[in-house]
Amino acid sequence: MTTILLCDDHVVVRAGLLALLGSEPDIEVLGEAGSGEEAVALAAKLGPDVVLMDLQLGAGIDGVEATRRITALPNPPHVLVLTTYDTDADITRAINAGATGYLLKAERPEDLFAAIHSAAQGHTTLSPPVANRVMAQMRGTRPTLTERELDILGQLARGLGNREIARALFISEATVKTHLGRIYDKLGVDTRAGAVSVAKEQRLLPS
Amino acid sequence: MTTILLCDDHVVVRAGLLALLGSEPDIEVLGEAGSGEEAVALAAKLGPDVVLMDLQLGAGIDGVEATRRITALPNPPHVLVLTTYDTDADITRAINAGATGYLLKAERPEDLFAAIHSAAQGHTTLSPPVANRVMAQMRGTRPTLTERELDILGQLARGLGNREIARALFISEATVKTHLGRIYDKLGVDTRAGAVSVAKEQRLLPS
DNA sequence: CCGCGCATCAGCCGATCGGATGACCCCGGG
DNA sequence: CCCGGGGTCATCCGATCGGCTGATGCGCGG
Repeated sequence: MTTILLCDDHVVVRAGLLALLGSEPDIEVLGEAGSGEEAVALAAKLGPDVVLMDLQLGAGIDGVEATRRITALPNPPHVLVLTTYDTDADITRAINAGATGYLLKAERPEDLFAAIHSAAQGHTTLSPPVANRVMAQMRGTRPTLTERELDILGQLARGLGNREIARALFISEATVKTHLGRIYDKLGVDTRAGAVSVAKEQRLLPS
Repeated sequence: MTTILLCDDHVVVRAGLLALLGSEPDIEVLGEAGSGEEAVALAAKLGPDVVLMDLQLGAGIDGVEATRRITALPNPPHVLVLTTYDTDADITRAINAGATGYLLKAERPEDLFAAIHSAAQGHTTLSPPVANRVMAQMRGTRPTLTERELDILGQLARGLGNREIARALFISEATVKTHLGRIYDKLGVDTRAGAVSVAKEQRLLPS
């Protein structure tokens, strides 16, 4: 028997997961959360084996932050990310935040069940497209940006200036420029517009 | 009684809709499709009152194209778009393709039921955020870029500077800046990076 | 014929960017 | 224990950008 906590801001998705998981005899859904904050609170209170976590959560903290907080709990559950996108940035951020697995919503139900049971035992499961991207990254095909550089890139794509990026990330403008220089270097460009373009094409950023 | 056809590439979403709609006595789900092509075929075969259509369908034709084909059928059903994003481009494309309504997945179930019944009678229903965007669009700003502006945008995405863009398109630097200003205006940004980002997301540029 | 959208061009100016250089701190591994 | 990577910060400066105002020419439709 594996106990589960659901976290997704969409009612239909939660209902879908409930319906799917309800048909599995050895899976029990302890509760559901519509926001990251709620998920953290319920994870602490209910103590499930696995948390199924969406990354896009609308208002409040996002799935990555929720994952970070949940895995920081005493005796934490395993977090299985279940989302729509296989963007590099999302994948690395989720894994760095402590996620045990990364599944796409398009996955077949049987694979979802299998992944949940694997996750309950701490085993990592990645959807095939995700696994491919991770592999490609291993082979050094594409430039590997650090966590922080991806943060900068994200703000950059919002069209923010250096000062605004600095304020958004609580660092100095000088540091932003340092990171930007390295990003340009890794992406082989020398302007912000070029960086955004390459990042979108390499799927380093959601699009 | 209103008969429905579901179209979404995500199993969990379909299951969720089935579960939700199953609890409604005067709604009957005739079938479900996991791709746009399948949805068109099933719509022709089953003749539902309403098709619930997601816009992002993974492989094959997208929801907009599926909507276009379904509304081109003889005695066509009403298409109610049910998606995650309220971006201008998606909304206008869906409506131009013949969609009767445009709902967000985050909508409350009761609103979904109401929208389905409205759609069955040909009435339009828009989620509040969508309605707001449509209104804003009515009031003047329409993001239609001219050919030339798209040319500029293309060079911009290559990371070129104004002087380089000018030389690439055989015009003066001043003209480039004029176009850029108008592009910023239309896209609602004020930097080149922001313009590239929006353009890629709105699919104004190849990605 | 006149208005209007589109494309073209000019000059000005403050704000911002990009590059270069050097520095400090923390942490984990050899 | 020292090295290196990642993150942080500072200063300087020339190049570029973005906003502004204004102007010309062209084609199309009322």
